[in-house]
Amino acid sequence: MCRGCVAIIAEKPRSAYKIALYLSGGKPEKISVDGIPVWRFVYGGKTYVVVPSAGHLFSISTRRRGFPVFEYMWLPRHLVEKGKGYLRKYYDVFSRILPRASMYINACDYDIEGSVIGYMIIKKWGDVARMRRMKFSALTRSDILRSFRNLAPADYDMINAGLARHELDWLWGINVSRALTQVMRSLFGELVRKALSAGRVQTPTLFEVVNSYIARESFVPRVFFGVDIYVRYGGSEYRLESVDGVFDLRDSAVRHLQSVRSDPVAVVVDYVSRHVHIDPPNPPNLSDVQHDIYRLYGVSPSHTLKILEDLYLDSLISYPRTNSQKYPPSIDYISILEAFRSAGVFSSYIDKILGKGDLRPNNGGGEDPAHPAIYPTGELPRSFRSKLHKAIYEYIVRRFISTFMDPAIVSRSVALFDVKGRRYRLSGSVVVEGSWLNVFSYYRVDERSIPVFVKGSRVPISRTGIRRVYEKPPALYNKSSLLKWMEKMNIGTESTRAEIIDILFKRKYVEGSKSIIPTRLGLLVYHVVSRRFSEISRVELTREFEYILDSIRKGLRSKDEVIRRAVDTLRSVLSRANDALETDDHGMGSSCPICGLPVADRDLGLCCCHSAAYRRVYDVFRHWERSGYSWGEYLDFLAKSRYVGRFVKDLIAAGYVK
DNA sequence: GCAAGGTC
Repeated sequence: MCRGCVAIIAEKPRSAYKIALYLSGGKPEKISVDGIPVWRFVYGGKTYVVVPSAGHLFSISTRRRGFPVFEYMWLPRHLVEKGKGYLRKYYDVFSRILPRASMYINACDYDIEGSVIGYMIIKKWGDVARMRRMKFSALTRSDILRSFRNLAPADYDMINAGLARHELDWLWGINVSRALTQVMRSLFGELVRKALSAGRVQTPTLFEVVNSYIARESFVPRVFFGVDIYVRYGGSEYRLESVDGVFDLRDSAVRHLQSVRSDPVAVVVDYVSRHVHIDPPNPPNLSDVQHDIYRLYGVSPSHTLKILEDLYLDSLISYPRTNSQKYPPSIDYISILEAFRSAGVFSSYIDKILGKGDLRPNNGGGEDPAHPAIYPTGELPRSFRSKLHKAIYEYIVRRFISTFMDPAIVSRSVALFDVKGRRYRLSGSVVVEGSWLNVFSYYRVDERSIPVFVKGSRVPISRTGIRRVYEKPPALYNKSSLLKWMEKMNIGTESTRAEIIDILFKRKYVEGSKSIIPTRLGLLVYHVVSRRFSEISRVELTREFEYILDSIRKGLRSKDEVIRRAVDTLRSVLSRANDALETDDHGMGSSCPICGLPVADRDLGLCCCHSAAYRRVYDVFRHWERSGYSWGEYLDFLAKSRYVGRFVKDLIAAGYVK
């Protein structure tokens, strides 16, 4: 079909089309092979064929069972991974076209994964000696043309960095998972029916969940004292907010209160009212959408991604797995806005946008080398697969339109008072010009108007009071905040984070529909990994990987040497686990008398959860004592406050704290 | 069956 042609390998069908479109000057010939769209065109007298993959077509696999396992090979994914049967067609198409080609251009995304995807395909059916690389940072006409006219030689440093990423993750993940499963079976046989797992990304994430759970459930709040001040003005009463914060000691709060009551007047020291501009939202990346949809509808990040994928495949929105918060002019946002206007969607707002001199989105800081921020294509939906599809699509349309709108204008007023040497504040906000707030209606300004106070005037205090203020317990994670933590730590990628959180649920390491709580199995895995395989529990393992891969990419280290060192480290970690299995001594010691988990604090004879709670109870009492509370009053509070963690309540019930 | 990373 294409003897002697030049084969261009694309990472996915959509980019294959764009590459063919731009290189052909707008008229590539579509030749479908087995239902997979392949594109042909002539350029400078030569025939080119653009063939799409669908991500990785090969993955690492082994025939060996047990651990340690250091022998592996790359095999077609449709043969070795469940649910990947659809990749066979892509595999077959390459097998028919590539052997006849005269040259091979890897035009996958320009990153280490893209280099691996193209390289493995060319290695299988082509000739790597005739392999070239297209280096583009965006799928735009100018970038595609430039990279095509300046074809780079084979990028072996990049390829080797990518191969090393796969191999390191596989070696660590498979070996520690297998070892962990065996150790857990030997310790807690009946609890471990299915295979367990551990990995560079999932295990530090599990540890973060467990650590935050321990912090929450061993929590005891410190107590502070707030003095409430209400003023009466123009027939209404207003509660002032303390600028100087709360009192550490009850005595100081009482003294302040007494002096206020002796002369109940608040003196206005300042009054400012000004217009504040609030910028519209930026173009959203994947996690912006995931967090907002979680906040608005309680939908999990992975479910949101599935729906975005549906909308993408239905041509309603752009590629969703992106980190970019920018709309480049190349996406032709004017035509998209015009499409919505003629369909009568927010027409009057779009009229105003298009009438502006400079039409600019409020771009954010997020960058992505391969894709722009998520936008609606301008194609109009006839129907939706579900109500949620509709809601998420509408969210993207509203966000898209609003990012081109003028800032909203809010009048913000703040009155500052002096009350016996302490500062108090009263503030209000009123929307003056709604602008984008009318379109992106998911965001609201808390409106409240306050009177105008004249500087120097004395306002009568109508009511006062003293109030205990308890320190807030640390929050447990939900799927959205855990995703945020992964982003902050920079572990996982845009497309895998939500999925990896789901793996923790699938393994039954964690549970909960809103807050994520570790299960007993999750806590036991936490203990065993801390004791035996702590290397893989640290976020820093990713940092080390990044550093190593970067030095491979720069040609400073060889892939083989890196893999050899990883194997050496693993060999010693795994042999210790193996020795323990043989002697049946895992060094777990005795069990916590309260919950049965392994003892973490030998002095107290308690697990990590209950020993943390025990120490916190006595530490925090010293704080309460300074405000004159007795041990009895403190215990009373511990028993009934909902701020107090359950590990503390366990200790009271078991008589450890009395 | 175990990872993490691409994408339908």
